[in-house]
Amino acid sequence: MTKKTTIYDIAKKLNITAATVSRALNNNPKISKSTKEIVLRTAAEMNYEQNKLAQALKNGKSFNVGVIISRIDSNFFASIIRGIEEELFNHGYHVIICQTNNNENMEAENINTLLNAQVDGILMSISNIDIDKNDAFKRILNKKIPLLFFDRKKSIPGISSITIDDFSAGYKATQHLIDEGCKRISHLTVDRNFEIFRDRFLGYQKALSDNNILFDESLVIETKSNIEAGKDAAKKLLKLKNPPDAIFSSSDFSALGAIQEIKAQGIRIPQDICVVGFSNEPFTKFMELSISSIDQSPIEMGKTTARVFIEQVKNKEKYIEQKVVLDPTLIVRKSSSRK
Amino acid sequence: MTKKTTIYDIAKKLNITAATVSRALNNNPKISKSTKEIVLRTAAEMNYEQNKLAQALKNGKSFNVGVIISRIDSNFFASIIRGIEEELFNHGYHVIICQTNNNENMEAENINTLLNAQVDGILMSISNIDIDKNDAFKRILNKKIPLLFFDRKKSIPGISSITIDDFSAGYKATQHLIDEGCKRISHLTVDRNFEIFRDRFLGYQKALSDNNILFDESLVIETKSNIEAGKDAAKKLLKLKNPPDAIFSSSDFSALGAIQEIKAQGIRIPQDICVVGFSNEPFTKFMELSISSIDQSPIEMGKTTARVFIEQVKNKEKYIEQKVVLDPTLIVRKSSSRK
DNA sequence: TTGTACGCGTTATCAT
DNA sequence: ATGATAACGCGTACAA
Repeated sequence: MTKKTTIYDIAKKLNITAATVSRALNNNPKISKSTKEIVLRTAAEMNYEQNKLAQALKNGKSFNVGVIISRIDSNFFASIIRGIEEELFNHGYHVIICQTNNNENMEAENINTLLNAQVDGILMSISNIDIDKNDAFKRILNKKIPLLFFDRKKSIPGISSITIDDFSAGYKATQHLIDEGCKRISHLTVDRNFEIFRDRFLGYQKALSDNNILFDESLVIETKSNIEAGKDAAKKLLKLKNPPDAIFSSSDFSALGAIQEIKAQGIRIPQDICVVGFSNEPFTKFMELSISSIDQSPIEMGKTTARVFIEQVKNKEKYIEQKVVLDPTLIVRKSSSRK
Repeated sequence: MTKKTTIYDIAKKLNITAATVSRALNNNPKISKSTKEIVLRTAAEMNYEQNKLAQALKNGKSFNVGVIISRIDSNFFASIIRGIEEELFNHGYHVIICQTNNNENMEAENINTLLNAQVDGILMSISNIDIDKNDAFKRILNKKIPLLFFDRKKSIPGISSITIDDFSAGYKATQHLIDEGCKRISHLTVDRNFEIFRDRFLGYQKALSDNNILFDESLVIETKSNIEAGKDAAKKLLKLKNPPDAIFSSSDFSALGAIQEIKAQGIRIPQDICVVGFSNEPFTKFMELSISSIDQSPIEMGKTTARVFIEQVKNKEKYIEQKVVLDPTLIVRKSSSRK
């Protein structure tokens, strides 16, 4: 193994000092054109390679950014990360990913290890509704490095977030179902302690009241975001004396489960029951009975998150909180088209 | 902002030297129990936080691992990364992800920036069939840090890889179609310069010949791995004088496109044409006409890749090349079940 | 068991 | 324009 060459080696070879070499390598103006040239040339000859670690230690800037999500193997989160990585790559940053599996302790641990690794910022979709009471969280604030929430945010003064308008999304989905003639609209929600799920629920409620439809608590079911939970929810709904004629689900996966159960019971979609999901996972489009859903433009969400981060590192002094709210798009497919 | 506390600060407070503090913090045996205790206690009191960057510079070990893939927003790659991250987390490593979009230059650039960032290893699915001729690639070898291929590998002596048995997968899929009574079996392949696609093709060929079915070049179509390409391929196939009665695709996405085109032309699946895809993407299971596919157990593949990496860093001297070959599983669904 | 002194590779602040 | 030196925060061989 050839020992790695440092700026010292190349300085020795040229009978100059390491400082000069460093200047040549960093486009420092205080250097003559000639020496700069020869330094760059011999650097190339000696296969010199920057040690970003040493730079990071010296400059207090690692050019690493931590991204924390619950899990990466869902199209929604994977797409966000795609957007983040693509955008940050252009600015020389690397993306470190961490998964919490929705576990609060994992989330705290991930924050701590990221901070110890001296990341320049943390972008996260929260797994803990009380994150602001968490010590690890406070460490981020203390360090004064940018912290950004995307998707699962918590509204905290001074902390920027990038989300879609979940209230509007819930409203749009519900209004659409009403427009299709549905009158008893169920809502499959997830933990409403998270703002995104509460907002979708509130949008749903508002659309109902705007259309003079009485809100019926028994039509709201809290589920996990998976197929089995969707089936269970549908079973409950179909047992009601007065079952729903539509389901708006905060998750594509529970929407799919509900659809499977409904069809298994011989009930027709969309004629008897219309269904709208959430997130526009690829399968919703591919199915023969394609599923209507809310598109959250995750790649754009990721890119935007990255851009806000870049802005914040550039204006470290005059940091301004940004609450970016992207527009959700209702995508109407067969599961809710009665025309 | 409270200035970050270093081992120096805590040494000063205790009237000892930084070296002793370091020893206390690193379970160094050369220290008394009593001083160790008090150091740890005051470290906690002063909110001391390890600077992994400084450690990394000193020890030549960053505890960061680079993972390079074409893109993260496919369930297959996302699941692999999930497996890698989960496994590596337990060993204190962070995962840096890089996407190439199948661009060779991006791949080389990613390698270079990862090396400059002093990662302890690189795990990658290659985007360049001539990667071994690449300078960036040679840099990895020179640095003597572990390099592992997963999925899209290239067989290079001394380099470990974790893949499924693609030949066997191609064979299994084809044999299954033959068992269902198909006689003219088409194959949608991707760039056969990549070993995985060539192996799947070879397995397909072998199954044909083992069953005394004549190989027909006109039934093999090279496509991209997306829906449109699948549609185009199906159009070509259906125009043949003697169209196929089965399609084995190296990609679930082109399989889906083919299915859409076939159905659009009023041809029945599986009665007229059976279809088998590859990768077991979630949508293949969810569709009403569920799609048979080959499962590559991506999470397991990721975990295995991580484990092999850990082994290699632990036995840096007696490094032994490992070629792990996981077993593919044929998952038979409606698109190829005629019973 | 503890302290001293130096090095990891780089950059920034002084001089010259 | 260039050189000398210190510093980033930590770990360790050597000496005490």
